[in-house]
Amino acid sequence: MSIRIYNTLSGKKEPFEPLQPDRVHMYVCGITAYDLCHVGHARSAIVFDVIYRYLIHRGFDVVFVRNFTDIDDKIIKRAQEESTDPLLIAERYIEAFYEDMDRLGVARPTYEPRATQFIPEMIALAETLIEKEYAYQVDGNVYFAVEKFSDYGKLSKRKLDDMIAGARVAIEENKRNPMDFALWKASKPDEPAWPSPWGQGRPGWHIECSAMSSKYLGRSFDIHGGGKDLIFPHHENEIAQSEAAHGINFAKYWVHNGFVNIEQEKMSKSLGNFFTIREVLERYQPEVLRIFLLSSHYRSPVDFSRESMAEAERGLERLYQTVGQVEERVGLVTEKDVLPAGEGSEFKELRDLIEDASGRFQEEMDDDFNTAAALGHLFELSRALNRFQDGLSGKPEPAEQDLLAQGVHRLRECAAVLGLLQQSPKDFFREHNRLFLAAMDLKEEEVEKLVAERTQARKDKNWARADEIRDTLAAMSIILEDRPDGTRWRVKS
RNA sequence: GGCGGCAUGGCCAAGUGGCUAAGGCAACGGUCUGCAAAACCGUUAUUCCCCGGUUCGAAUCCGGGUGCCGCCUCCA
Repeated sequence: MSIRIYNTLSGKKEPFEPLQPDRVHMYVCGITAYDLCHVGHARSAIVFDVIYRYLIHRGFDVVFVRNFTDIDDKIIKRAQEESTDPLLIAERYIEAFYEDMDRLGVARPTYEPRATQFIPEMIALAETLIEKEYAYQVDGNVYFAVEKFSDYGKLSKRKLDDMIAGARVAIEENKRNPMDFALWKASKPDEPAWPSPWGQGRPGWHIECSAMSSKYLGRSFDIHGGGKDLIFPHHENEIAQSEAAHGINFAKYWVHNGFVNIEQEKMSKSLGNFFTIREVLERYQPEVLRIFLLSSHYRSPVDFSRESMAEAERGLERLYQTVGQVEERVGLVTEKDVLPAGEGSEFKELRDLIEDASGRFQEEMDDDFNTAAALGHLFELSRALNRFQDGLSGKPEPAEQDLLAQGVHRLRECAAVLGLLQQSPKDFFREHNRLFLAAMDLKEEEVEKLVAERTQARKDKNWARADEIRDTLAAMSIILEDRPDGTRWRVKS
């Protein structure tokens, strides 16, 4: 069984065959650093983080490049508003991006180049395109002539004529064709500028990705990704520039993630209906956002809401609950990889399930990174582990302990590819409680005090008082669990 | 206007020609419990937006319709 990937270019799932066996070169468009990132950015980052992790998990040697756009109109605008330097604005938001990504557990790519570090390469690329007559210069601007590139529109599947007819943007006089796009822009007096053969100026948006990808990954590489909104014009233009300049196919597989919606509408800066990552992390743990986003297929839209996050959170709690129960019973889990032999149908049932778990997980992930289906198998394994524990009477046999330990080990191993179950259950629930108490403006000591009082009441067999306290706590969304070793409390999601 | 996508139980969500339509959340019943919670067991879609067609057989393919969304302007 091999990996299959949906390729935007062909509109189909295709078997994944990298250009070099065992090695994957992938490029994902990163952010324009002019503001804080929102959940939409988080989705893209997490989706490609999972793809990256999974390819490594499958044994590929992966070179992963994700860029920062650190010079562009929006950054300049922001700098002017704050009377500061555009590069400082970019620096600030790149820092913020790193903070957010680290909290979300998004692994660092192999290389994270910035556009301004590749000005000479971009100028060289523009020069090549002019030489090959794919581009022309007007008053210090360089434009790519889309008509010269016969494949223009092959990614977004549109025809040049249709686009011109439907164009909603004012036509720039300098351009020969309204769809032509800038490779190099002459700079205005107060803007950042670099010297070039066409005078002082700065690069256009699209050319940075062409320049940087070829630098790190070669002129032809395996996977190019980004949000669906980048298909046109950004990725279409990258293809045009790169293939026109180099004369060979640019990226082999084009992978695009769907949007995060708010009430069925795309979350975006311009609509103003966005939540920043840090806003969300004030209320929810990073893994909650991850499991929420990974519960749908990466290409489908996903609706972000309080309810859907709470639902995802309860699912994650369920998994942590299982891990916690097992670890309490059998201690910290071993990493032995041999499943124990044992008697009984229940033992065999669980053993088989554990044995198959990784394979099933892999089958789903191989099928265009179907994280939702893969998660389904993790829940099945979780339930099987709970069921097995329920069936135990008294102290488990060594083989049974070992089986449980192996089960949790396997569960966590798969979950790690999704960046889930990375905490100890204790820490997870502690943080969960902390966040919710903070949101409800409650103090942990108050809760502890009531719980202690109830424990005393229970000792005295004063059930009426005990239940009264439990009701009081329930009204504060605090749920109690009386266990052999004492009462625990947690906040209801 | 052009192009693309989506429609599956109360909600979320896998499934793209054929075993009993995954899984999660919610609800209800049971086991457990002082009572609960957690956990487990069971129940909740003879049916996949509607109408036709292809096929021995379709949620899955084709045609038409309805509804929603996205891109075509910066956007993950």
